[in-house]
Amino acid sequence: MKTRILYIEDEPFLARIVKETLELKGYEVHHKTDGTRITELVGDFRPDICILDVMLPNTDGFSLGNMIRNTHPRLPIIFLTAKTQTEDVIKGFASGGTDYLKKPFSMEELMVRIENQLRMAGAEKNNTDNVPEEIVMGKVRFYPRKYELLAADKVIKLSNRESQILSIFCNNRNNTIDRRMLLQTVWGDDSFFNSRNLDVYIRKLREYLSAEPNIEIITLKGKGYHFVVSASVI
Amino acid sequence: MKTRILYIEDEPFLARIVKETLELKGYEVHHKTDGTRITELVGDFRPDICILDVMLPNTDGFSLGNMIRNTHPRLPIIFLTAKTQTEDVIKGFASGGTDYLKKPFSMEELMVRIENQLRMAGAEKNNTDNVPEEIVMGKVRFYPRKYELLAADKVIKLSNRESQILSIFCNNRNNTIDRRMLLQTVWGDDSFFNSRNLDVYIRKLREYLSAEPNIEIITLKGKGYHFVVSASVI
DNA sequence: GATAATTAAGGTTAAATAAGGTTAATAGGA
DNA sequence: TCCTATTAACCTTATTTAACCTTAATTATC
Repeated sequence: MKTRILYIEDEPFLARIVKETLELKGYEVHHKTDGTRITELVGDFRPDICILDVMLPNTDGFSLGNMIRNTHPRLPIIFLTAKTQTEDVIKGFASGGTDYLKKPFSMEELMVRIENQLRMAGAEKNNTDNVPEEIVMGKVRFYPRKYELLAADKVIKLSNRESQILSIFCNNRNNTIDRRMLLQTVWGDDSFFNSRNLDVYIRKLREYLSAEPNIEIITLKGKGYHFVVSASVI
Repeated sequence: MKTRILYIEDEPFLARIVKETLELKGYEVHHKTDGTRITELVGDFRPDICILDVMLPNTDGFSLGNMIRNTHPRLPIIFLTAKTQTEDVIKGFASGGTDYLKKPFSMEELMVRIENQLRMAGAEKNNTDNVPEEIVMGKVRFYPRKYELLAADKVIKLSNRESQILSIFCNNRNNTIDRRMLLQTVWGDDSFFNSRNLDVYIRKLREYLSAEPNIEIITLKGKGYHFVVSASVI
């Protein structure tokens, strides 16, 4: 099966060259000029690697990177950008990037960097995809592919949203999860920023997870959440 | 355990800066000016990542990369070089490199690239791993990862801000903590410099810590604070 | 130089605000 | 119809602000 590349770039001329070159190399390329509904896009197309331009008309590539990283912890992301300042590079890696290439770049350099990223990610890629079968956290087990949670010896069928949010939490265990990022990732736009919808799901997840005292969803008011999983249960 | 870095660089001035900066960040750095017996070196030191200068007096970094790659298929290797031609980059990746940084580079960029490589290789422990599980100060115990304080045999749930400030104090035990630095670190800007907000939190922390008489937050008027933890309780 | 006045820095307390939590009701899709 | 997702109304709490108090450091006066 062909290796799949998701490529977000708004400059049509550059985009065409890159796309054609990549296809010539035997890749399957999905090109978009903007990053609307990126989470669904990634979920549907299931790329092996993402190449994101940073300067985009509506959003910027960095927040796209963040959204992808939230749901796909090990998917390689290469940022392409004219921004050459150190702080931009730092931002790139902080936004989930696994490589950062400064424009203008040569096509050959892009190629070897893509191959390198695929090689690095590839060793354990023989799994169906990068969503794990089972995540064990003490007495609680989460089966993200089956939308099931095993807690207190009971199987709980999770809804789509519940499962999606729990996945993001699991992918960011013992790290700060930014509330805005979470809303962006799950709902994809700004309109939910003052709704209580997310809180309702947090409450449900807390209830499900209450079976395991070593797991806790801690609120960082004004920031987001911290999914604390004690070392003893990992 | 510390993350180990093998660093081959012949320019003494640059080498010193890089080594010191890396050590300050908590890495264990093994620096050599040439790559003789590189395979044994790697075998003995067992680095988590290698940083190789390309232009070396006897061998060149690329062949070192190849040698390392032969015996260690997944060890991250970053090449540092003034060579900026595309063909050199290609050669770098072909020689087993997993990243390629062009000189001159900023120390910050090197840092984030190292962290990125470690993360991708799976060696890196996530953010919270440099946060200790437990800090014992006499009768008081602080669990920064869980946002909990055990004082007078009671568990006190700390808020985000409380925990953040107490962490900073613990990291600077028996040292002067500059008030402006503290405000900057916690709130990130200048706008709180004349607010009483910080003082409110100091008061709360003093109250929590009052259970242990050998701990004290001392005010240095016009300077900041001194978090005094008597030797007897450490 | 000793003492009092002044002032700047920080402490205390309570109230205000903003951010989330909770619960139940409603909408909306297979 | 059943189940999930969303909204609405109301509740709780962390964080910030405001007002006033205390103390250390500085300056003025004797």
